[in-house]
Amino acid sequence: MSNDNNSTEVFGFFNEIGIINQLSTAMLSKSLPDGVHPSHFSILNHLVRMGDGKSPLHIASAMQVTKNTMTHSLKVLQDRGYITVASNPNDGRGKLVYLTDSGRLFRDRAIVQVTSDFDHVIGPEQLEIMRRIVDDLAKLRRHLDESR
Amino acid sequence: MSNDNNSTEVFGFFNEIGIINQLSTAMLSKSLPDGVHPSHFSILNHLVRMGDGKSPLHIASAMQVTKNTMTHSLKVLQDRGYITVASNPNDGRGKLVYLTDSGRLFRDRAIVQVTSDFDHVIGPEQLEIMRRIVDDLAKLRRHLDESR
DNA sequence: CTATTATAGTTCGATATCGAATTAGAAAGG
DNA sequence: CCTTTCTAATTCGATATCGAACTATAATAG
Repeated sequence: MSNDNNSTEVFGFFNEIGIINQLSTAMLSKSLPDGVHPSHFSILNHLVRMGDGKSPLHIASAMQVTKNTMTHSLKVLQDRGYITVASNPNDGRGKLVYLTDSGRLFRDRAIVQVTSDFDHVIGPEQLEIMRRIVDDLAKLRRHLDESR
Repeated sequence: MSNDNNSTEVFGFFNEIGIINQLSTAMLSKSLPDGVHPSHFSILNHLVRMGDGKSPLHIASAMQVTKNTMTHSLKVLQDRGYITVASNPNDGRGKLVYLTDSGRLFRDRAIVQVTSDFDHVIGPEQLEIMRRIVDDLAKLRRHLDESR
């Protein structure tokens, strides 16, 4: 059948994606302080960059995880004192997530540490590749996201 | 500092990678029969494509997971009757993994199912993108792998 | 208004994954 | 040989994640 070639290519492509994800996540995990999980760092980073006061569901959607996973992650971040979770005054069902000073501080320090570690691995040639293909990746990501 | 720009780019890049991985894994998971996990399917696929009779450690390295994870995954596949694990006659410490007929059959059927599902999402435009960037991805993957 | 439907979050049980410690066998050095 | 070091695999405890079921509130329809 004619799909054979395509499926091999598609599998191969997603395989590369998976391995790169694995390697980058492992790197990130090693350079994050205090055993903070990459996904938790990602949440803090999202709140700094996009602004806090977002709902758990909104964050879950941005991180591409389920809302029950987000409940768990937010509990961990709350226990560490990096965020606070308040009820949404305009919607009795909802909550709103805010960064604490400690959370911002942790994120800023982590960025420095991680950036320094990544600099030893990501050279000009790798940066070149990233710049060359990031737009294509984003386009692909949007398509996959929309046709879910 | 001048690294600020770079780190933002690097984070953004790995973020796209992570989301695409998440979406593709979720798709794969949904289209796999009998609740088989994508990582387990990936092992079967590897054994078919690269030939079986490989050691758990070899497979773990190819899949980019730890050997303890591989021990667990192989146990699951063994319980399902998709593989057999035998002692390596040339090395008392080692094991060798072989596909069963049932394992091959499952893999072949899964490929058909998954390919059919993916065809509804991956169009010519997406295939175009994949073909365009897969070599760059592979180059990047090799670099990350080597500088671990 | 009341009943139905939809949405936000949580809880529960299961599982994939990891890091660290352990066991067993191989390899190398004195 | 024997000791030390290395390697393959397993075990153990912890955690991130998921799907399904559940609770509570909001929105909508009749």
